[in-house]
Amino acid sequence: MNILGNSSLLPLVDKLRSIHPLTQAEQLAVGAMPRQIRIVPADQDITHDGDKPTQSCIILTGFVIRYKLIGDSGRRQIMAFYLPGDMPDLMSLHLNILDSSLGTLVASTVAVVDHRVLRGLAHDYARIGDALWRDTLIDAAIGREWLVGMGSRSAYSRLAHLFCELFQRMDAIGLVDGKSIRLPITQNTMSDALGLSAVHVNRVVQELRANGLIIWKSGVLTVEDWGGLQDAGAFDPAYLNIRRLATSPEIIPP
Amino acid sequence: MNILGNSSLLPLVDKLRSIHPLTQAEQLAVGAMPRQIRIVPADQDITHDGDKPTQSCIILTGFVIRYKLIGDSGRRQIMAFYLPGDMPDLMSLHLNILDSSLGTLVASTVAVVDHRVLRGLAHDYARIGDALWRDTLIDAAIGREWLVGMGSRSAYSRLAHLFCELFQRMDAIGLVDGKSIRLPITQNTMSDALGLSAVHVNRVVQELRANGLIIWKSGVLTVEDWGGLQDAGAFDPAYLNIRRLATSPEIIPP
DNA sequence: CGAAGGCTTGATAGACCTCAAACACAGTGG
DNA sequence: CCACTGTGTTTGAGGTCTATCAAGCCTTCG
Repeated sequence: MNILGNSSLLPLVDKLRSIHPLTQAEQLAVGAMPRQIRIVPADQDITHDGDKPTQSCIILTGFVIRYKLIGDSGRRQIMAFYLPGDMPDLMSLHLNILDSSLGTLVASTVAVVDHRVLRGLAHDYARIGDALWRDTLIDAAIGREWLVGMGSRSAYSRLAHLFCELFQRMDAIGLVDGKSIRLPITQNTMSDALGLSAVHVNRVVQELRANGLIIWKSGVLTVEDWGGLQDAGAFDPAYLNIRRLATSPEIIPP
Repeated sequence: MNILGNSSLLPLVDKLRSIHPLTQAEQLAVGAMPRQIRIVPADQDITHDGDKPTQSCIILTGFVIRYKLIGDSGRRQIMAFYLPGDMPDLMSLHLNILDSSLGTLVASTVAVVDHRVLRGLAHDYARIGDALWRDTLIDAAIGREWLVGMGSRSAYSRLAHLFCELFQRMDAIGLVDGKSIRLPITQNTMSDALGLSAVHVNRVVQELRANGLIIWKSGVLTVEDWGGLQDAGAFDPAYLNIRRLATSPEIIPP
């Protein structure tokens, strides 16, 4: 894992291709964006609630959350997980002030790109602009799905659903190993994302295990029964809007 | 209220101006978009979960919800309320398949615009494209705020927060009358939005009333104690990203 | 005036929380 | 190599918030 490899924007290119077709030239243009590389230790903020950023970041490696601290209680609500290739604060391009913070769960490398660069790219290549817009819309769609879960699903179902989502998104970027993914998340973190207590998350995890759906140990999640997990979470991946990637060159309408 | 008045896109122009500066020419271009006008009765769908629309709609008058039916239970989860000037399915411009349905709460008039028209407008006037993108991002920000509420706020607080949000948004489009807004919503509908039972919503409403914060009767919400309501809901309007509208012509940087 | 839908109230049940303590495991230092 | 510490997981007991069920009331409207 050399420095050049670490600074490549390939994860972003792949991500964008997984949601919107791009020509060779457009892929090159995305990959050639001027950027700075930051290596962020675990459990550290990348941007803060209330910031007015002039740049956006791209996760290259690691695991990042969007969250908000809740008043005095010390609790935090996690609103999204971000994986390599994601642009978690792309919204800041048009939303001057951030309404939430971004923080790492594990040591992560991120590329930082000026808004001017992104705007220029979107201007020069309309389809890249469309892909970026679409990316923010998918982020929103995932948020809506979480909202539905919070409002109407049981703890058991919500947890199953979240496992399904993370598994599918990891799969889309090639990070599934057999039936397993690396999931460097504590049950405490999970409880912050699901609006549950850590104790209750623990009990529900044990239930999922007892039902033979998953194994989750030392940072690795293994899905033993995908169908069962999907049923438990009433999971329908349509909302992720993932395209199947063509292995051969794509035909893109003009 | 004549037919011409009903078909004017002024609510949209005002809405876009309230979130992004537009020149006179741009405002005219928005207002001149070719569209069809639909009058939709109460409690009827405008678009359905799973549709692949080729047009987007603009609420001109009325009250619209985004919702999703939950499996078999017959329950529905409401994910957003939309008011005059809002474009609730603007996201379909880049999200080919809808993940939720739009339905009216009262008889509403909507303007329907082809995606080609919107794309053309965004292409010809970059700032209009920005305004539209920004609109979808604010929609997402509101969703995130709901998510935080669902995950971390009590029923009492959530209801207070929702009242605050609706009041502020009505205010932004000039629909506040003194301390009151028209709120043609049943407690049952409220429960679908907050992920609560109708019975519990009723009890919480009574609590808000007893505390002298609101009066809510026959479709009219009166805020008796704005500060108290804001405190009860831990409401901070920043996430709505509303600009104060200049009354005099605006200076817009090029 | 009757019907229908919405609102209100009471009683009971369940999901989930809080507090508290014990256990498991990895990393650290002696 | 082992005690030690800190973090994460697990278990138990009791409590709270909210759901569900069921019935009565009130308002609106034809």
